[in-house]
Amino acid sequence: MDTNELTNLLSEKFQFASFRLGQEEAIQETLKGNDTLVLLPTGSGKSVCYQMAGYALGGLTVIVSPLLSLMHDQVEKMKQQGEKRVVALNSMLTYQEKTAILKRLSAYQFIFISPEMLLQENVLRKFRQENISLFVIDEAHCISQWGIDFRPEYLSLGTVRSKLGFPTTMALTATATEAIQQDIKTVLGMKKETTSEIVYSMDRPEIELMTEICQRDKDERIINYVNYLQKPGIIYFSSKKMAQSVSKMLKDKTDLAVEVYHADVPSEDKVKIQQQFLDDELQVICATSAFGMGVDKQNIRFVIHYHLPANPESYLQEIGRCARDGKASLAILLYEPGDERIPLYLQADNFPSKEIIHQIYMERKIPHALIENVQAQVGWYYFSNHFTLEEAYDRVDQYSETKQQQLQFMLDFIRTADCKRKTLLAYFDETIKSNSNGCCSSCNEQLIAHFKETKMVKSKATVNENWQFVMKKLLKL
DNA sequence: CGTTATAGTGCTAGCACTATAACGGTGCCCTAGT
Repeated sequence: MDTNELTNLLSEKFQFASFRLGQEEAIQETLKGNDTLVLLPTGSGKSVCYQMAGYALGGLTVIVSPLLSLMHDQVEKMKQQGEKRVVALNSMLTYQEKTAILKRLSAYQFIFISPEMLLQENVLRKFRQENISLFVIDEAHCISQWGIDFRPEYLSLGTVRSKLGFPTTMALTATATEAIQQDIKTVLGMKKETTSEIVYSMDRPEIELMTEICQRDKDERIINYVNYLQKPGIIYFSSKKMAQSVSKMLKDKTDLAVEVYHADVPSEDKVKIQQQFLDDELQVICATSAFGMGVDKQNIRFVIHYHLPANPESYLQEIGRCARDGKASLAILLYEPGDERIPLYLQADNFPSKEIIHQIYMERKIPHALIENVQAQVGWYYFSNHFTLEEAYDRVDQYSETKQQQLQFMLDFIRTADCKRKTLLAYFDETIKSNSNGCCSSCNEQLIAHFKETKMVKSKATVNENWQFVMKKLLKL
């Protein structure tokens, strides 16, 4: 299909006049029958890539998606665009609905599915009977990020692909280092000769980066920031408890509409809160990493990290949720010495010790006492995939070393006087020129001055007093 | 690992101190099949 035909199809299906960076290239590679690994920055229209490729190819497109809510949103969006032959196949359906869909897979052009569902034997059998034109892995970094210790089914997608007869595959993500790209290709069994990589800069120049070292004054700073900055915004936490308590504090001490979002929030509330946020009824969300994947909101103006993210990938994903409309937005990372404890702990928590691995290899099964243990599952994965004991040990060492380096990178990133953007992108093997204005808190010490809320925000007297003091300090007045 | 919450100790019988325990993230899927 030539550029004209594709562009016509784009305007017919999406009412867009032209492609954005990288999209057409990704589609063309797919049409040639190549597998593609598509790396485009957050918010750059990755779903257009696979949907357009699906339309251009015709036949059945299967999209592996990590979250029920994400599938739901994509299906709704496609239905709004007039697509009738689209469905999400997951546990939200009744048994009857599920079997009805499985009986008539070919009635659909786009099927969204979780890796867990796709791996079920009766489900996979049905798909094997179909001719799959395009196999899509959305948010493909999940393979690397979640695969081993959280959602192991992600690691079996390569097996699935081979059982499906190696359909043309498109894997998309916004954040992947060279190593993670390799990991994705290896897990999916994408061969060098037939795989194209569409890699564009992961930079989001409209997001200005700021880091701050705090001394027991985060709450005060947060209050001042949320009052001062243009909204809406997201505040990320590494603990549910802190998300909860800061949310409460903000409700008490500001006049803003604030809600909390984490894994323990009942799912009806999650849906409601996310919708309210999308509809601009909430100004601030206090969230853990549970919030955000697939949240495609144009006007998010800031992302504050109350705690430090465990790795640059998560950081880039999370800050990438702002500024989708292309307008200047601010990412603030607050750090207090000692904050690295939480990621350190969490990292240690779900990876097996050598003792556990040894025990599994000796007993050739998961010891009964460890049957519920995540760490033991990881050990079992090594054993059942025929890793030698030494290889399993190596993996564990490698894993913990990587985690260590990622955390160390974040600490260096916070402290460096060098350009933050340059530093962050260097981690993703990118070289950029720093931009002295509106780039980061190293390049411009008065960064925050651009972001003042233009409307007067009513705030309580105590807040104002503190705020003037902190602002003077920040702006070195 | 280090902070915070709770329980326990001891003379100041209600408060100050110390010892111990708990906490710290992400989500699919599961009833019924040829």
